[in-house]
Amino acid sequence: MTRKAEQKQETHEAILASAAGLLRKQGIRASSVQDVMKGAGLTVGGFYSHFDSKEHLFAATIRNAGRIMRDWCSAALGATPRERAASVVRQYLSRAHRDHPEAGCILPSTAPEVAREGEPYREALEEQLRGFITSFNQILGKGAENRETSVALVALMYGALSLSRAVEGTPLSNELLKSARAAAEQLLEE
Amino acid sequence: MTRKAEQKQETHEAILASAAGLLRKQGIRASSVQDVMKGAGLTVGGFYSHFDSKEHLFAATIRNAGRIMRDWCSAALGATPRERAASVVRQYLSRAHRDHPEAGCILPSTAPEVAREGEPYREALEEQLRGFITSFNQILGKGAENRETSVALVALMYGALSLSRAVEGTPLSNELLKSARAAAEQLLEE
DNA sequence: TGTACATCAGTGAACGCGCGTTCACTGATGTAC
DNA sequence: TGTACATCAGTGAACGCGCGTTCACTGATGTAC
Repeated sequence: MTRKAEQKQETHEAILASAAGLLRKQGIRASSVQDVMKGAGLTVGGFYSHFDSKEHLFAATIRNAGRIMRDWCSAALGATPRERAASVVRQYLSRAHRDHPEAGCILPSTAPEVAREGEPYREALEEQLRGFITSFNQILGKGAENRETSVALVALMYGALSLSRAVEGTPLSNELLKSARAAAEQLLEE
Repeated sequence: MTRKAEQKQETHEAILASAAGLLRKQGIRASSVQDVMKGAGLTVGGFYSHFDSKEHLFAATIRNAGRIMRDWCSAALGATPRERAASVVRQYLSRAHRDHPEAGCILPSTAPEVAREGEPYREALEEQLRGFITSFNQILGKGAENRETSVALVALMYGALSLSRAVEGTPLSNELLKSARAAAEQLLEE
């Protein structure tokens, strides 16, 4: 690969990285192509030699986004499966995750828009959600009962974090995280 | 009140009703003033003699939106508190609710945008979320333990429904509802 | 009751703005001889 | 190795479009005498 081509690929990845941060912070619609390019240290015009459209960019960004949750799951510490699962839950439902969306799960920023806009992103998002559930479930071990618990816990984590962000700054925000952590532990008990 | 003033108030309520439906289906940003007015059988120009701005309209719409969830809670049927709570959960996590956002809870469409845009709507949404939690908690009866369960169940319901809508059309969509219903019953057991 | 004027809810066209996208251009990098 | 040309990643200005908002206007409703 020539140096020119290498630099282009670096730029390509810088655009994806910028889009990944903006997506998590603001969602798709509120993230303009201009902002994405500015975040990569570039101007708008060059965008279309990297991606066919904004839609293609964010579909690719969603497809790349699962790594964070998979890493959280595979790096979970604890003596038993239940403890490792509980530690993932605690990390997901932490104030740090609530306060730094740009470094966290894409679901909170992306799921609502995909629920409306539908087709262009649905498949990509479903794959990420599936992957997250599977990663989490691998900690608990196979079995229909465990699978059900994993699905519900992902929904609970996502729900509590999203609501917690919506009412950030009020006492309810911390209460949501705390109550969801307690409920998760209850679900993991038996 | 003169007939003219009566008609104006009817129009005012028609605008709010149109906004309420659009808000639940599309959220704030994607609901244009033009669409809201069209939904009320009017043209754009008249809007500003009813509301100061789009922001004022949707703040008012959110403040009106809690009634649906309060009605669901107070109309819940069942022999015991747990059964009544379980019936609210089943209704919230039903396919009917998933498939008809315009007649359901505002949280799924509104919470994500409020998490980002912040101030203008946060207070109004927090009030609705608080009200929903309180209504649900009144079914279970007072007590710190119950309160914690109520908060977690609201987060779980919201989370599962939102994700279910995001992957609508895939098997995962129904699985989310079903697994969350099972987990909710487990949380209500003891 | 009838008439002449005032009010004002709603219309429709216009505005400035930010958006996604296009395109002629530039200058550094790469290639051919 | 040196020179002349080709390529192409990135620039910056422009486009058409939908948005929130404004405003002169209209005609039905309300008021005064």
